[in-house]
Amino acid sequence: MTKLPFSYYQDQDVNALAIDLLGKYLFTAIDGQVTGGMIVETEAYNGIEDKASHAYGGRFTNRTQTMYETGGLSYVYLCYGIHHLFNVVTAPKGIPHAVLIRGLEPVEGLEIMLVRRGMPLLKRNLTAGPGALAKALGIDRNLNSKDLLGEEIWIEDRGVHIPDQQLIACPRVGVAYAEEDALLPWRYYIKGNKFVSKPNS
DNA sequence: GTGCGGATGAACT
DNA sequence: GTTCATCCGCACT
Repeated sequence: MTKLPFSYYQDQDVNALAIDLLGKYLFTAIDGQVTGGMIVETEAYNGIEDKASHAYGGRFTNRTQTMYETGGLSYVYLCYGIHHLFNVVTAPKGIPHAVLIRGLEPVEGLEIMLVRRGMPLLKRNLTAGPGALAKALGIDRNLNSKDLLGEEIWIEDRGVHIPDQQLIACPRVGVAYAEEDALLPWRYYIKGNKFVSKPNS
């Protein structure tokens, strides 16, 4: 188990990173309880040029300042007043790129994740979808702006490689407000994986 | 200070 | 397919 190094997150091509993060492993350790799994679905948010991004047009606020930090930090925010969404901040400091993690195949701490989700049995929706996986991993705004090389939340390379034939690119979910940028094929997922949030689209 | 609406999910019909 | 929970970020006054 090797944590992805600081340099990994400095890449300025946020789409390349969104693709490369498929097959990597995201974990949290909260109150000594380790939970996590393999990333199977991501979306790229391309800084100030992307109308779907919180940082579009260079918008800099208390919330978005994390996105401008150096790659290798977490960006967690509350969506719809209910769901926490987890992103990986990428690119060097000053460039607000981020990758939203939308789907996770559960691997570690299954029982703990089931309790957090209030579910009796493993079903696909335990960790399919950004709000669902954040809840399963115990991610909330306390984990915003954390170092992904730290001890609370981190990402590992376990040597999994996703072949091109299993990689699907399509438009992002829930960004209709982004006008023409809503059509960009910047959502990526592993074809056929059970823990992709919406298999067809 | 006020008002609008969102990078969703689950429970409905 | 439709509804709605639930709260803060953000723009504007």
